[in-house]
Amino acid sequence: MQKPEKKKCTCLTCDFRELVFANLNSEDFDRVCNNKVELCFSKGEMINAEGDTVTDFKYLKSGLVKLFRLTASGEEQIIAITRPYEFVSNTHVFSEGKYKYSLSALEDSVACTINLDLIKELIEKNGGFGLQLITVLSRTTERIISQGLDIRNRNLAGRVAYVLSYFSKEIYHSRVFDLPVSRKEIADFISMSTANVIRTFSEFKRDGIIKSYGRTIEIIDPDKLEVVSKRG
Amino acid sequence: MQKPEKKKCTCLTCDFRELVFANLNSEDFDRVCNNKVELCFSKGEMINAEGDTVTDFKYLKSGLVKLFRLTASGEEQIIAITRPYEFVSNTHVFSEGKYKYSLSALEDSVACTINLDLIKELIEKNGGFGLQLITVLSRTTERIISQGLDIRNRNLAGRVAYVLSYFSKEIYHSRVFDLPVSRKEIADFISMSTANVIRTFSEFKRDGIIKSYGRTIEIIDPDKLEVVSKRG
DNA sequence: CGCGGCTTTGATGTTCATCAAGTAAAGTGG
DNA sequence: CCACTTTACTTGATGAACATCAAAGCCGCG
Repeated sequence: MQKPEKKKCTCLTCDFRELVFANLNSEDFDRVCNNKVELCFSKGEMINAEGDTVTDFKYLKSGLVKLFRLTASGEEQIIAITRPYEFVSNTHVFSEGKYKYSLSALEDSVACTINLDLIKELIEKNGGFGLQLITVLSRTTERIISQGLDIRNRNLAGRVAYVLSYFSKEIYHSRVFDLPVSRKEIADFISMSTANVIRTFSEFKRDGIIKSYGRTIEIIDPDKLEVVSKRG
Repeated sequence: MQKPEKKKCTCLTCDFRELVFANLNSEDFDRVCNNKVELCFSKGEMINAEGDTVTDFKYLKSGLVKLFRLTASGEEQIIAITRPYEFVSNTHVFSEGKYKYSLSALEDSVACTINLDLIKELIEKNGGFGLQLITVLSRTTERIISQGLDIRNRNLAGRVAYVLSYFSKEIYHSRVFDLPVSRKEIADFISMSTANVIRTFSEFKRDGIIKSYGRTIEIIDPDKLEVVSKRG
């Protein structure tokens, strides 16, 4: 599940330069670059764990990650599954000293870490950078909140349809894709039992909404999927 | 439900000065003060509606509010119920041009509005202010996210117990309090049916966990409430 | 090749929504 | 202030949705 070795990756151009660091002058950007540590995580590897002390500001450069916490009964509750650009650090690195959630790689991923104190110093020094960061952070947290509401709102079939539609449209931009998660992880995401998630997959197959071979999913009838997702 | 008249209230000292505006020098604080409009909302009144254009940064000075959105079927889905200090503006005023959620007063409330462009200008000019704002905003959004997860995690009885415990401990700091919301609103908050919320109240009464006369609640057995809240 | 984890399906019981009917409470107009 | 209307609350009965348990097949990995 979790391989401890982390190797440094090469870092040529930072895709986040425009998204997050556009407002930094070249001197400050150099400081960020020099401070930054780029880490590769292989599929299944932990990026950070619930309870760890927050020392870095993290963002995902490539790959796919899941944000989750452990429930009282020891089950994983998945909070978000996100690609780069959208996900920037955890939701609360500025207000809490310890991570409240764990983060692990669903696909091979590259994350950059920058010392949080440096980021704070740069915000204080450069308000434009701070404003941009507020905007980016707020976009991500807003997505997490509204997705949580969307899930709460739906019944079993609606939740499964919603998740499939999310992977298809937001993550893979394709009607055919390989699920990056197990059936159990989908269940942990939508707060339903694994058996019922699988049952719903079977129903969707029977109804000609999807085809699936293992983790490979093809959405045959996106319109019907959308209808089911809108509470059906 | 909704009275259109809004009257200006007197504004002597701003309680938010330390929480949000501590980093502003007196000149900038004066600009905020001059720009700020203080509005009184009576119980039930809308503060802003889903879809309205975001022009102001808002924070609650006193009272109690609910943040909610309308579902596809026209029902209210309540996202958060918060007192002042914790709630600062909506969650996404920096990343979206229009409100995604509505905000209305559960008790008579006073909200301050400041032109959002001024806030942005001050962030750009004063990074310390920006950093403080990030911290405060992130604290609120984090609470909304984790509360959503807490709710998703629980069954009917657990959700009702959780909400009662929330009102008792976080909002009113007392074992006896008047519910600021109807049974239906609790149902809209925890995504359960009104009838079942009421039934659960009755069960809690029968089991000697609470007493209730209308909206007045007394928590008799906080420990048992806690046990039920922890799923079951 | 055998073990363990993931997947699948069926059967069963619990939990929950929905409908219906009635009571209490609260606002509304004369 | 009272009759009227509406809205909130309450409870029971019923069926639908969902969890849980169990058994079996599949697949990857050592």
